[in-house]
Amino acid sequence: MTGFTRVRSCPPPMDDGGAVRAVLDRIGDKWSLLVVGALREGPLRFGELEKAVTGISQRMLTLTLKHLAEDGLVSRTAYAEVPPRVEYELTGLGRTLMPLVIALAEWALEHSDEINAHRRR
Amino acid sequence: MTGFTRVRSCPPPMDDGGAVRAVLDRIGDKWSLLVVGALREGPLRFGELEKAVTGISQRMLTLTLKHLAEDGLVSRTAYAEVPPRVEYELTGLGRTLMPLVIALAEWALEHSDEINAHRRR
DNA sequence: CAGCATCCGGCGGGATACTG
DNA sequence: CAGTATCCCGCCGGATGCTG
Repeated sequence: MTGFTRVRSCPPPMDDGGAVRAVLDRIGDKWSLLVVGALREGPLRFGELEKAVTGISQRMLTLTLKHLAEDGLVSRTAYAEVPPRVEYELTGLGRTLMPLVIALAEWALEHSDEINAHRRR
Repeated sequence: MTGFTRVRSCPPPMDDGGAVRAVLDRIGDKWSLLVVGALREGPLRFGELEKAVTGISQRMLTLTLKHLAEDGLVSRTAYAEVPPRVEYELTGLGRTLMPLVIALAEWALEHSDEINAHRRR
């Protein structure tokens, strides 16, 4: 028998610790990163977000914003006016995520052609 | 009345172009990034991946690998042996994604406490 | 060992209508 | 304008069993 059992790499390759999993379950959904990306230049109102994030439904925008607010990534500010006005803005924590969103967007743009070419076959 | 209508930012905040959307639909699913992360140190066999990516079902591992292979992010190599052996490895394209996966994992580890604290309320 | 086939429950998420 | 409520379909994805 060979003397080694598992030499190739460290047994727990990443472990993920659950932390990565937990975060991916959050921001890895269909809309969260798009909404965060839409808020990169400053606060937006509900209706503006609806237009900024193409294709999102009202329901999903509401839920996504609620989740992001619960996680402390965005803040919600309601102004007592008529008609009512509500603005959403990235928190400090949310802003730390921006470089990753930017990087992901750039990667997507840079390699989407290559991916599509592969998928064609 | 105020003279301005929409000064705040450029009308198409991100546009996403669909490219970002397309990529997120791909690698933004529940398992893809975990599988890619598991392959960061070299090729792994099917069974090794199953253990490396905690919680993934056989079905989902199969499907995820198929998708990643279709997109050209991982390569599949079957050795004509008995018992059969199949190894999965990141392609060049797949490796360009690694820095982002690493960054995401680090962000998750670094801020998971803060997020959980927020969610508690 | 690697992996497809099948069944099926849960929920992600769209459409629509209604409220403050 | 900024949501909430409800209905409902699709498919994600887990469990189990079978093949090369």
